[in-house]
Amino acid sequence: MGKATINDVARLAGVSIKTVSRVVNREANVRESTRRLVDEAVSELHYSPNRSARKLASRRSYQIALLYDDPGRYAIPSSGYVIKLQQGLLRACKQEGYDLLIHPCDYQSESIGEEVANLIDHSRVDGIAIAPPLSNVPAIINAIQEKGTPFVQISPGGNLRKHLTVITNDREVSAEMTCYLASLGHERIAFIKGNPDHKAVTKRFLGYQDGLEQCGLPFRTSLVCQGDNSIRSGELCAQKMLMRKRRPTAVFACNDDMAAGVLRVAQRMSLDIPKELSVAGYDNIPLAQQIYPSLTTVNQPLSTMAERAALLLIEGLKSDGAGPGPTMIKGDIVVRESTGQAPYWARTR
Amino acid sequence: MGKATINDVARLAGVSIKTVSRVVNREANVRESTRRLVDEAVSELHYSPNRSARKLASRRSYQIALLYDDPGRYAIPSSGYVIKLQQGLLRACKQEGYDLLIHPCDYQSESIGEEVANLIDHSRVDGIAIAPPLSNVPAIINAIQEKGTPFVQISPGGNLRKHLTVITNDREVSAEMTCYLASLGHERIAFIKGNPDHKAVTKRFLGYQDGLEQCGLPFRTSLVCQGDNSIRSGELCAQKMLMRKRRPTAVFACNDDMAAGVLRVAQRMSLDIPKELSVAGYDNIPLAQQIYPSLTTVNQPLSTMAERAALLLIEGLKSDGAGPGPTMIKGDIVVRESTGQAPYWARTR
DNA sequence: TGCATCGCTGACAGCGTTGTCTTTCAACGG
DNA sequence: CCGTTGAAAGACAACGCTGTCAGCGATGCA
Repeated sequence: MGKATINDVARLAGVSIKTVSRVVNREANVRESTRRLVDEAVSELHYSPNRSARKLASRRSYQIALLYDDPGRYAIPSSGYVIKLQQGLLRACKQEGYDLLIHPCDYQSESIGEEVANLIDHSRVDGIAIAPPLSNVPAIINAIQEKGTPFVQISPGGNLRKHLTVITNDREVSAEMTCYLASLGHERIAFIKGNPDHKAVTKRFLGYQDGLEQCGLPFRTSLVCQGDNSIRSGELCAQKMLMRKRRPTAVFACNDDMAAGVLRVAQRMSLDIPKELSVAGYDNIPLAQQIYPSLTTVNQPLSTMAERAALLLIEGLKSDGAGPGPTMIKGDIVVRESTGQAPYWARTR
Repeated sequence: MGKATINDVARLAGVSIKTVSRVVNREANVRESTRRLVDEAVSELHYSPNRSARKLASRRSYQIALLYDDPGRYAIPSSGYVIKLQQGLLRACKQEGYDLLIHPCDYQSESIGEEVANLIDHSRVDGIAIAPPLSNVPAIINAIQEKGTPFVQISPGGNLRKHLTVITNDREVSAEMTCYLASLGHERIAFIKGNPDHKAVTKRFLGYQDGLEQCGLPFRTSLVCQGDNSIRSGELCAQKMLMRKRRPTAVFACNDDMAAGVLRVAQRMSLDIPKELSVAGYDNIPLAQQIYPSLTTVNQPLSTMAERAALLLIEGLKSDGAGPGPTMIKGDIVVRESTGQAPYWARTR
């Protein structure tokens, strides 16, 4: 039961173990008839190669690691994020016959470089996928490069050097969302910026500005507020902005947690959403449809990105080539209950 | 560079590789002086045994699998659950030098037994930790037992045979929560039952009954509603129960999602929480403190349970003994904003 | 016709450990 | 002083696979 070895298969098929190995690994130069013979023996014996032996012989681990910021450190984890990440990677790993080692770590830790180096030494992973906000941490990138381990960055905000990279069109979609709000008649559209450490998030601000310009609305610094990605900071920004005499009629927060914060404040102020205030977020975390009213937001194709990242990584492992440039996976707007027509009294055109 | 092998260590220490192996594996019958010699060589070379070679030679995989219900299948994943689970297991694995393979799967799938069997054959894990609601699925348990793979059940609801098991005191804590509500003056305390498939959850209903009895309140079937663990079902139950002329003044839902559903309905009905209605949940998922008002609930020590489960499993792997009986990890009540004194008009004593 | 080439296959030596068996050696009782 | 014992250490063969290279017949080209 599952203990069949390559020898058993070879014996049954009447070929050498090397030929079995070739068939199993889909190598070239095997006659079609031989291949079939071996395939039959394989399925008859329910043969599946022993990973450890394969690893030992090939000096590869057939494992990739996923490095992500440990959501457990937060009181309020946006854990849907991690799940999606894992799902995407698992899909790719399953397809390619790799194992996934999950490795949560603290992105603010002093010793993170060392930690990563240990991971590489100890687990001997073939490659590493790095999820934001870790994909921007120099200590990590340096540690990995020093070890010479291949890696892929998921949605790194900054300079995309020549590494394997998977990105989204955050800037474009942010512009789109801004225009969508404008198209509902909103003229005073506020924006809540995110944690500057999370580079991916800074692009969204640029997109917001693009959007205003595209729709012919003026950019006003008074409508921009600096948050830090937390619900709490969303609340603080909302308090500041909604207290004003001429308050915005729409708020675009650059993540869903902060948008949820805005919603809470609005509810406490008894503002009707979306009649008196429209709120949009970004990321489409589970919370976005759990809260009331459900949140208009941008769906991050995170799971797809993660899957693609793993595939790129594994592909690169095989071919050892330079790999393609950044791969783009597109996000899209999800309209829910929290956005609607701007109130008539706030419209000038 | 982490590429030092046992041979290098042996050469440096001036002993045979077998002796190095003995020291590294903490086997008996090694002279203290020799041990020190080897230990020095090990740390000088930064030696860490090659997992694959070890696995191959010892015919063990030093891997355990975590089987859990894939939250990605749901539109609204309670993903904090999975994260906590993983954290606990990772902690244990790290400590014991094991790898963790995560394996989400669909607990309603027809072929789940087969899937598990494949996992075992393919990955050759040493042991399996099964998280609810999977820990009750007979097809899974049978498949694993057939393969003879050791396993541990996390919080299985049903009959605890002689397997390794980690449980909580759900029933006791549910009684406690019920009494807590009673102590606030509530006399009509409703209960929303969960998905009958999730056995762990059925105990909570028993606890609710215990609690009523302990506090001298009558049990009324009219105050019990059958949900299915989803937010939606919480909403449906709430609608049913809050429409009545003599509505309950407190609702105890046996998970947080359903409690969140109750909250939503109450908000739409403009009921003041907690002044007019108290709501309590169970599990302390992240959502519980994200929503407004934040939810009084029961903290499931899930992460601790998972950690303990892994330790039991690995311990059992070594000693190959029968293992201890069910291990109990206790939960506790977390009081937040959603519960308060019963309204005076609803009190008879 | 001769010789290089190509497609396909097998023999065999590792990969870095652990298990088993054997050897060594000091301690001890008779 | 010898034989017995048991602790300590080593030799060596697995474990199940892949990499390398050699072999073989068929084909292409001069």
